[in-house]
Amino acid sequence: MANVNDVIAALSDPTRRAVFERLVHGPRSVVDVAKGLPVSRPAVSQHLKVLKDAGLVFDTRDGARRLYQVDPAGVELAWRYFDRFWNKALTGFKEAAERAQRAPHAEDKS
Amino acid sequence: MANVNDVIAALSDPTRRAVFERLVHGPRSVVDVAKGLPVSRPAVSQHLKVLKDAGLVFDTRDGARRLYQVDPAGVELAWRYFDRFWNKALTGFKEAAERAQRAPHAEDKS
DNA sequence: AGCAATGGTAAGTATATACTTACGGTAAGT
DNA sequence: ACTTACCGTAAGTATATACTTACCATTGCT
Repeated sequence: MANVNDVIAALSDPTRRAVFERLVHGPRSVVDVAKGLPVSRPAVSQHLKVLKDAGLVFDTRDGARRLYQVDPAGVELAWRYFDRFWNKALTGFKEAAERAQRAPHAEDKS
Repeated sequence: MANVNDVIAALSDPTRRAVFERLVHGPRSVVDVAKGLPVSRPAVSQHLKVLKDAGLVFDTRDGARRLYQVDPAGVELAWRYFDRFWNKALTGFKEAAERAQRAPHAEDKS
């Protein structure tokens, strides 16, 4: 479980990505994350569940609180995808440019 | 226009990412992309519009056909986001680990 | 035991969106 | 001019989902 599909889908929602980005600098509690966000605490809990299922965060117990933090492995998954895709896209882009120069059929963007 | 938000949101749908990935190796027409996908051609057109608005693809005219191809700049945008985030997450991760070692309060994952 | 803080979850709702069919418009070939 | 291929868009629908409030369980403190 926790493939690239889930990672990208999890980060597609702006609110959920805001939740995620609030964990960059280290572990934070749910109420702490919810403070400053325009949604309720349960909403944050639900977002954290999605992020957790996607492998982007994990949680530890700290007394009555529960601390969430970023799982670098999940981020690395997405990074790898775009890294690989970026190289492949660049190759396809250059080859297409060379083909177009040898046989200029296609017209301008429109 | 065309920020990271739009890029990630555009690639969050599995079908739309399949459309996108079919353009990696160079320009292809709409009907060509639609072939082999389990959705109709208009659906592909709509997906391509979203991808275009996100800055992930652009199109050129080739007679009656319209060739779509990947815009490497859009991919680079997402790559940069995850690259930057990955480094920040790693830093926060290590700092949290060091804090936990100095003062072991938090318990196991659960 | 009583109380306050934390947070997960259920239920319900409203909006977003991915898909379909139908239609129109343009370009190339006969 | 007619036909064919290509493709964008409008309209409608069904599903997904992000959010709310309400409720309950757990933990720590006095």
